[in-house]
Amino acid sequence: MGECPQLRSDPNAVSEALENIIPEIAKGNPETWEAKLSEIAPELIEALSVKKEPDKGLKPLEGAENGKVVMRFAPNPNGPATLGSARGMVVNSEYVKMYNGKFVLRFDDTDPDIKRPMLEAYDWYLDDFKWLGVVPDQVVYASDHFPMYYDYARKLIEMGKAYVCFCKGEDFKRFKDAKQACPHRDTSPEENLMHWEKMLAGEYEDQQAVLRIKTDIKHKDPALRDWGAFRIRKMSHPRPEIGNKYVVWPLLDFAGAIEDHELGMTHIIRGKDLIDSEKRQGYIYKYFGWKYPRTTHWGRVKIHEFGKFSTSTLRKAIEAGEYSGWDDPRLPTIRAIRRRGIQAEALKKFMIEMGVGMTDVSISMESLYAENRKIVDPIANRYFFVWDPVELEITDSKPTVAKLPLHPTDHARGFREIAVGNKVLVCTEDVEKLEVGSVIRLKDFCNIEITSLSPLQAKLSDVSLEALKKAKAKIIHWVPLEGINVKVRGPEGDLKGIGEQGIATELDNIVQFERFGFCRIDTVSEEEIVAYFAHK
RNA sequence: GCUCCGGUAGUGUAGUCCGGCCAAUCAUUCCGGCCUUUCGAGCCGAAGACUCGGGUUCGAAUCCCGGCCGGAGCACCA
Repeated sequence: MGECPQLRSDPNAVSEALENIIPEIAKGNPETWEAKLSEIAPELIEALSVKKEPDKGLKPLEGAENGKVVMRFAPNPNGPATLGSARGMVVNSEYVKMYNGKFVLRFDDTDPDIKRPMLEAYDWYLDDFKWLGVVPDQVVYASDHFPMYYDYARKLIEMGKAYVCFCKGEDFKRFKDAKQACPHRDTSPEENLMHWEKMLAGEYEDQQAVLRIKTDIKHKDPALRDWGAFRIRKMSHPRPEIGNKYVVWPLLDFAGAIEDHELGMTHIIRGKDLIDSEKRQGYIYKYFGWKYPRTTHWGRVKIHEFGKFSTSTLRKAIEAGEYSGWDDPRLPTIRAIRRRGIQAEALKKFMIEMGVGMTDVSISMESLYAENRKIVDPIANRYFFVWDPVELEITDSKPTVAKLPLHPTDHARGFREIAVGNKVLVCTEDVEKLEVGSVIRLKDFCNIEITSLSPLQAKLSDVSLEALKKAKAKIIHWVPLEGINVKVRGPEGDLKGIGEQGIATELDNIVQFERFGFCRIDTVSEEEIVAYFAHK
């Protein structure tokens, strides 16, 4: 009936007809149904094989016109981008790409105190965007725009829409909660202007005065009543070009409101923690007669493996020496997962798959790993890495060169050649359950039969590989005695072992240590290779 | 306390605006099986969900009301 509106004129008759026909149809089977269908309505046969293909990727942006979309990502660079930031980075930039619009990276860096920007972090954001393959059309620093903010503030004061408030924080809260105007609310614009000039001139102390936007002090939502727009903080800004220039700092809702308008934002997508900003900033937009961008919000993201984290708690832990830095593989920063070899494309898919729902999500890194594995499996060369190594002597073998494929299915990639004497190293856990007489396979090398457990010795076995496989014998990996020290750093901590020499040629590449997992080769030196673990 | 928002398989999503193409999509996870000289990949199969209660309607995941649960805001943080 959805397709044939004319049937709706008499729905009772339709359902009655269905009641009668269904038992009859149920007597048949799929084959007779199909035969019958091709008899009475062959054109519908095709429809049977058409699978419902849901829309992949991001849903269309409401009101978006090709070429006219302007969006931004506006972080405070008080630390590096985290997995949480990645959502904003990916979703916003993808939409801009979708509509051939303009993408702005704006640093909302106007708090020198509680969320003080970190000088290095500005570049880290740029770098992470580069990695994502995103080139912002414009990079903006809110801290460059104090004069503009001051201008608009002055206008609002002149319009009687803003006032300098000298209440102590808790006093103002009391007034506000009681829906009462504080004693400063009705000060004349002239007087406010004077106080404002004094604020700017540094004549008031920290916390002594604040500029408020006049909204509706009786509004039923307390979040909207006369919110603060500027405060005094006699501190320097970490950016040298700003330094000690200013003592009056704009708050987020004010700076953001001005910026979004000045930059011509058409759409804003951000976390729902900022959902009230729209209503607060709406007053400014109304006073100036501006049009507010269309907004979309998403819920909180929690990642199973990392639990709750915030930039400030991470910073403390790093400063306390619990982590090696912001790219420690145990951390949920973009820098860390990059270092582990997670591909930008995998992160993008992961974020896009998550969508922009308002519901809070609790997602597992497994999905990210699954995406990454799909990308990395075909391109990663294979190597052997033996952890917890133990020596195994093959008493009757002669020195030889083993030839192993770099990739299990793509042999065109070539081979690795390993010179082996009559001793190899294997993982202790692989030989623990063996007994004398056990026959196993050294992968891509030879079959052996254990002849002694201590010392661990074996002899070449004449059992064929086929027979061995049939018997489901163990196939283990190994390295020659002449291996390189390898340290794998991962979310679960460090693991040391020996790897084959060829790994040294894979600096910066993602490889698979067989039977272990995918790793990115991070550093190579004479004495040690450091690999970062991505996932199994 | 006041205000706002949300609730589809273990997880994440599609569908909700505009009620019938929904016996509800896709992915991941898990479980079987096949294949493979890796514990990787691939292939086949299976399992698994509309928060609850009312109402409107011929018909509700979809609309309305209420409950329950969860989240956010009420900062001189972003």
